[in-house]
Amino acid sequence: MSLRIALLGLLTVSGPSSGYDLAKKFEKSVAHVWQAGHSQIYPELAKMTADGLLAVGAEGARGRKIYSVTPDGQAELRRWLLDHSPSTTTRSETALQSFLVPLLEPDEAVTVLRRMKTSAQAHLAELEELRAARNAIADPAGRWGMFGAYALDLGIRQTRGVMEWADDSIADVERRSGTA
Amino acid sequence: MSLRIALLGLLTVSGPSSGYDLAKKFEKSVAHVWQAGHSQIYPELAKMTADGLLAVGAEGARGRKIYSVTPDGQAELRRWLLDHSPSTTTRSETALQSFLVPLLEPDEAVTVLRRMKTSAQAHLAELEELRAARNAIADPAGRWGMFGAYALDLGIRQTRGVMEWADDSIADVERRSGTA
DNA sequence: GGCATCATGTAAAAAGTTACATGATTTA
DNA sequence: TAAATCATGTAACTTTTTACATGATGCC
Repeated sequence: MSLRIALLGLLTVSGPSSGYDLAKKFEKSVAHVWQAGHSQIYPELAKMTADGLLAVGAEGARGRKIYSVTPDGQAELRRWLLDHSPSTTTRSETALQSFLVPLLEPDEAVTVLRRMKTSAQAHLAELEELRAARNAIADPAGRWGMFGAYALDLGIRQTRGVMEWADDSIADVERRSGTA
Repeated sequence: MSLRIALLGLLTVSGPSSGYDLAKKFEKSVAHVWQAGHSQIYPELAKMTADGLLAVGAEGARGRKIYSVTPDGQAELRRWLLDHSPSTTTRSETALQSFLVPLLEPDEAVTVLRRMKTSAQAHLAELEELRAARNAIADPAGRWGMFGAYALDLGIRQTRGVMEWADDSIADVERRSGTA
């Protein structure tokens, strides 16, 4: 379901686009909340067309297929946003590592936690770059000017949160082991 | 891979257990970082045994199979914790909704954001209850006393972060639409 | 002509979800 | 003895990942 919804949203904001375009845009925007490669996107677009959520316009150069959202598609997207309460469940390798880290010796645990902090820092840099790129283009007062913006903000806050948590956890491990 | 690792960790801390026990413990502890039902756990335990990571002890009452971690299993877990840097990618329906929410009218967006805050609040309550239950049993100075504790702390912080973000986003939507 | 990139797909495998199925034991 | 819960599994389906496959167009 979620992949459909992400595609409907992207297509709504971008206007009629090809699968290739959507795959590119996916990478550069939705990717920090949902991931999908072209091998998942192409078949899904076909299914969505079969289900009446999308329509294929004229085939462009090089056999490009230009998809656009039908009224049924618009309704589907609206319904999901308004009626569907999203599951709060997370599935995160980082969280799993943080769960298991007490199985290691204190010095090893500290190494692992430091690595997590470093990778959070790198992730933060990416998100902030994304935000800078967004701010350079989008007009926040425009029709869909805030599309993606709240999610980016959330991502940045969460990532900063991971960094703070890592610092505090490192300090805790050191205090407990008397290595401080 | 991650399911294996979660099972290895749980089995290390619990000591020899049956699939049924592990499924129960999964629900009550690892579940907030990784989810799996018994229909995924039973076959995975069988595969892990075939791969030499687990050993089956005597079959207990009612045909219970008691699994324990082999040295190979211990090594596998250690290796994953020490050498594997986890992907930072998130896949979250909540984040996807937050991404798409600007497609709605301001008042609708506010409704959706409020619902997210409410569900974060409920989730926070669950996590805090889990922590209370943990604190009542576990000795934080014991061998694996902090098993799961850092992850719980992270989850609680992240969930509080979502609540703050929701408040700020609601305020932002209202300010932009002049509904404040 | 060769290389990059545009553009679309399929196939196979792994992971995850939901539903079905069955039998043993405890407790009320 | 009926209901709850213990205990294990399989089957069907959906979703995701990784790899394979192919042809067109533009640029050097």
